[in-house]
Amino acid sequence: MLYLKKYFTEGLIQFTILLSLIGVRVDVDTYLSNQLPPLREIILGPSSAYTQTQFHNLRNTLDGYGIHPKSVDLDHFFTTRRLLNQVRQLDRLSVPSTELNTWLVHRETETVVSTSSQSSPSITLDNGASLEDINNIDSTPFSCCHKKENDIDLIDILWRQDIDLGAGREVFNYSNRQKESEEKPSLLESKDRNEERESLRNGINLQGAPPVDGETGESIPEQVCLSSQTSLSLQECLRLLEATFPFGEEAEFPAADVTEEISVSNEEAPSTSQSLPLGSQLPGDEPQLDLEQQWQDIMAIMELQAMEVNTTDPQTDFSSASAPNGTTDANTVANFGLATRSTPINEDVSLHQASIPSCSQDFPQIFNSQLDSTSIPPPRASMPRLSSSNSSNINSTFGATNLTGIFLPPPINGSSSNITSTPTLPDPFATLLEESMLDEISLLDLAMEEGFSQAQASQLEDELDSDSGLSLDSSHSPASPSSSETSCSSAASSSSTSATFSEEGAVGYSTDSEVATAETEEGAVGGYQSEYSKLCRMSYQDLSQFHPQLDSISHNHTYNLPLSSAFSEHPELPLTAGKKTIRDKHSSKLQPPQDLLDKHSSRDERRARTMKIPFSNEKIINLPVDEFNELLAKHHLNEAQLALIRDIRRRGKNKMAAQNCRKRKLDAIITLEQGVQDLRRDKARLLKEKMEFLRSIRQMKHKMQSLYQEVFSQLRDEEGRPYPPSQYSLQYSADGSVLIMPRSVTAAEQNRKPEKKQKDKKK
DNA sequence: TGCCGTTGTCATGTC
DNA sequence: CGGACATGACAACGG
Repeated sequence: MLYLKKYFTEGLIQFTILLSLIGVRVDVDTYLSNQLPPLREIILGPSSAYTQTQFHNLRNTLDGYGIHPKSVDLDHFFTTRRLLNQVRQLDRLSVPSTELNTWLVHRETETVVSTSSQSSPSITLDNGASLEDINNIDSTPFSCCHKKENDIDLIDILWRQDIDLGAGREVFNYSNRQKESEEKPSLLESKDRNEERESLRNGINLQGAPPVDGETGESIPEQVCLSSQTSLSLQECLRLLEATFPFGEEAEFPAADVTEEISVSNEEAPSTSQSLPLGSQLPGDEPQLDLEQQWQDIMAIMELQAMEVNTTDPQTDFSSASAPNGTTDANTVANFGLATRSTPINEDVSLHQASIPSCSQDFPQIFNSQLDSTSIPPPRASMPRLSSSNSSNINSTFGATNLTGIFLPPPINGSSSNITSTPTLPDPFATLLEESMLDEISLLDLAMEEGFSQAQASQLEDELDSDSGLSLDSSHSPASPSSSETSCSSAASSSSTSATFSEEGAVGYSTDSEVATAETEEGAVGGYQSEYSKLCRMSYQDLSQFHPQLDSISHNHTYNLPLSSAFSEHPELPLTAGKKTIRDKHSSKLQPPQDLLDKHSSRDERRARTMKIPFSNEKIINLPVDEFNELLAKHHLNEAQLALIRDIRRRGKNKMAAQNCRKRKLDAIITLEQGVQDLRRDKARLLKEKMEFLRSIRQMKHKMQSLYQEVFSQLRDEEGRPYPPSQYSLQYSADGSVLIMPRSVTAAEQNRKPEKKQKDKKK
């Protein structure tokens, strides 16, 4: 039956899609709103009452049959779950959807080379050739993606994803998919085609399974689903890239941007050679600018990533989704798109150590592996550069500053081609910047080590779950028509078993054996109740019109309790519900065994029926204590019945309380998650601003350096001879004056307190 | 078969 | 003091 149901469902969906493809519009919703329970159940699976989305307040907002019970709260619920998973990844940086797009750029350059080169001159300029080379070198499964078979498979994946609303995740899981194909090869395609596709997949290690980086062993996000539908997305990616790097200078070096983020993200892959094409792409006279640009890019990417956390779309999630099964170690860092790019890119380039030496210094953890595996010189040499750049205090905000230390680190050769042996005065600004830089680095490092892929993978899973929500638990749906009929025709077995339950049920605590017995005898009841209460919930508002007492339920507690008992008391309910009530009352032993799966639904209701409690569990649970006592007084109940009723009330209330408690927890987590996202966004913005400041400072420093050289070269002593730069330096005083001082004095000042020996000329 | 998420339940504390 | 509620903990169950 389950098989048949799934077959029917998928067949219907396929048929609908086919009809829509040939121009015949099929409005499934119309059919679904026609209140044809069997069809509805078949198509939609068990109602949301059977799913685990029973957030009471949501359910109560449903407006009868007109609205599909899953349409609202399921979305909300899965959104909630997605957010919850994001919260669970709070300590990680989210995978930037942008980065996936960037990866797409790489891939598209192969598949849609013309498009790439045309739509993105900025990228092609610097990146086009290298990307080609990189892709040629690329040994990862991605390179296979451009094969024709992969396209077919990719289309097939998308097709099946569209078809099988419930198989979204499995589509991207090779093993699952394989299993699925083995289990029901005849559902969607012929076995031959299945085998063919399988062979294709095996041969190319394609996207069905999360590909693994051959070098690092890291999981590689699948891009398949995206690439097939994103030939258009290339331009969007480029726009995103451009938006990510809004600085004019950076816009000239998109390749550097990409490479930088790659190199960072790939830190954990020691086997990959660290190299960057920066050296050839960037002006050699401004290596520091490269560094800042690159870090700006990183920051910008992070920011954008943070910005897009809230707006993660399924597409984005697909990329992360491929990150399989959460390798939780630092290697997961490389699981997001960037990392996958990094491998090929870094293979033929040599990392920039000349351009971002301080980076290596400041981010020892980040580039640790890189430094170990490459011939990067000791980063110490470049460290002073950063500090000196940071210390470019032209406004003499911090008092007199040694301009030599700032602008002329190597006074020996008298040129600005710095070597870093010159000790520089400890500059407060420099210290601040260094510290902040280190903080940023640590944050980056943390983000890198925490890894993104897991979060996104879980996100994707949730997204796909939302897609598959229609078929949730369909495998054991108790709502099959046949079972319904069977239960309808069954006799009141509960009465026959009432003696068995009269004692234990009164106590309210049932042993497993008792439960098992109950299920054996009454499982059909419970199995059907699930379906039944679902329908009750669907028509809850309507019922309230007939039974005002039900309103108190929504007033008191928003959580939805099974209303089947309430129905059982009111046979005048709508036809469907009435039939269900009758069936419910006349539960049968003849129920199919699969209905026993629902044994946990409303045990108390079964007990109440067994004990012949004359009113519904809803009343028992939700009536105010006064009315509840009145109700008890009205009926003459024995001790067992009273005990059971009290237990039912206690358990019911506690059940609602537990639901509310969990929901509150969830809400709290979501709230915290929002706060974290806001903070992340702020952090990204601040980091970006900081990088802008750093860049600005460096630019000013360069200007000052040039000015310094110009001024120094024009200085002459009394005899008209130029001052040797190795012996003299300019000093910037607090009053804005510039002094030329012997270096010995300057060095002494650095060690002691500055004692302002104004020696020579003032300028 | 073990893991994990969900749900119901109990015990306990608080209001 | 009893009832309602909140919550941690546990077990059962299903995927």
